[in-house]
Amino acid sequence: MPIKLQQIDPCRWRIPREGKMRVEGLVFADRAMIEVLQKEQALEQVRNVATLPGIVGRSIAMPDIHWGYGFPIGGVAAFDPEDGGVVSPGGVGYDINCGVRLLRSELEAEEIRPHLKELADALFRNVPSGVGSHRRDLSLAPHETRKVLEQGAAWAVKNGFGSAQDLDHIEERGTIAGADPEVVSERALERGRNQLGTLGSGNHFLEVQRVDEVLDSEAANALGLFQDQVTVSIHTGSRGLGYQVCDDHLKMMLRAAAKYGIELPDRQLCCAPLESPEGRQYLAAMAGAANFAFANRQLITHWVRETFEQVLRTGPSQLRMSLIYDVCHNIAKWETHQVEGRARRLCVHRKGATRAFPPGHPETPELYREVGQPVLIPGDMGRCSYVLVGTEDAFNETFGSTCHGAGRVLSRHAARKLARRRDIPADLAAKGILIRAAGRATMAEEISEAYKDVSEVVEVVRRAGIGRIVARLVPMAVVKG
DNA sequence: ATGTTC
Repeated sequence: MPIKLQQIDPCRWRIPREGKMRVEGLVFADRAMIEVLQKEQALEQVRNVATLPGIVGRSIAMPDIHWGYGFPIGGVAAFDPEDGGVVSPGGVGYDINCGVRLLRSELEAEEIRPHLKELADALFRNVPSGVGSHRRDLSLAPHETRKVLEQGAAWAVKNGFGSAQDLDHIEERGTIAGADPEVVSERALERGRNQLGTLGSGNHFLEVQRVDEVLDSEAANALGLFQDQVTVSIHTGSRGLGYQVCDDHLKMMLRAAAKYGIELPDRQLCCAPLESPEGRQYLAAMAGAANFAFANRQLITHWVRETFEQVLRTGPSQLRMSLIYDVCHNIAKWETHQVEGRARRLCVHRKGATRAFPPGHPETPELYREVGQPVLIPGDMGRCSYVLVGTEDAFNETFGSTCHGAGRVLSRHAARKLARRRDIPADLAAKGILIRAAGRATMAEEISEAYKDVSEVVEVVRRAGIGRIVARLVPMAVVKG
């Protein structure tokens, strides 16, 4: 049966409250996207999330929404601890603190074009990618892994990877408070031991990009972006460690949901009250995994800078590869939001959704205070990515959130089938894009046709006012799993 | 996403 939807405006749709829903659903999408969504399970998942205890406001879906584990990918849901609100591993996802960071440079695209092949090879060599990728030059002792979980990106900086200024430009300054390594299993710690500084697989990537178009010069200036500039994007998460934390806690949450008498429309929504031991324990373990991911992106940044210096035979002062921003898109976090005129401390779940705080917010870095928090939206490897900034409307309507990417339209299997007879590197080369990938299968799963056009996704976000578009980036060289 | 089913 199709989901009942009421159109609010060209880019907003309401899923009215019915049955066991505690709040209504709100979907950001244009008509064409809605027609596709009507045939899928993702909107049913938006409705399921709306039944969970303590949900506040609305169960929200971004224009890149698609089916996920329990909660949809592209979903935002906030819970109030004072109203029995819950935390759910499915509302964060298996890749805890999957996120994106963007580095700027003082280089123009034409300056690196002659070195691009060498640069791609060196990046591919210096940043391990692929399923199970690990580093031989960095295997942490157990007590050191625990420090990473507690300190996140700050651990990396303390150990010589990057600078203190980097930390100013990371969501939560690269350290989620309340991480407790003691509630992370030995197995999770073991899986993470030699995976720090690796890319992983799937949609994770490392890209050398060119600023293709500046769409808002005021905001671009504030972010230090200019036409034809070389930028680098890093998209990865917490690797096997985060996966294991999620898996461990899903099992615990299934028992907890029964113990606290929480009725689940789908077992994959298993959860526990925020103020229960199980809920606190998950949040402490999740924060540890999130910090591991921040450290991971910080270490990769170090090797990216080093690689650029080696290949271009120059130094850091010439390249000025500073960090524009690093933002999470799979996380549950304590944040203060206005609800019905009252400031409330809520646990905001963003699963495939990006924090997008407005100008003037205390969490928005000093340098961007006037324009808002940078929001990094990766597209697929054959098209483009976008830089946005957060808006006041997003803060008021979506708990300060916006979309996170293009969103899949083909399953991995369907994408592989479509790519079967294709020469993917040659297709990308025809567009001027160089690719280095650990395996052909992942490359096939990641072809452009597997994704929605990210330009259409950010256009919905712009029209709805939950993001301001700053610049479009196009890939020059891509490193994939 | 994931030592892609301990």
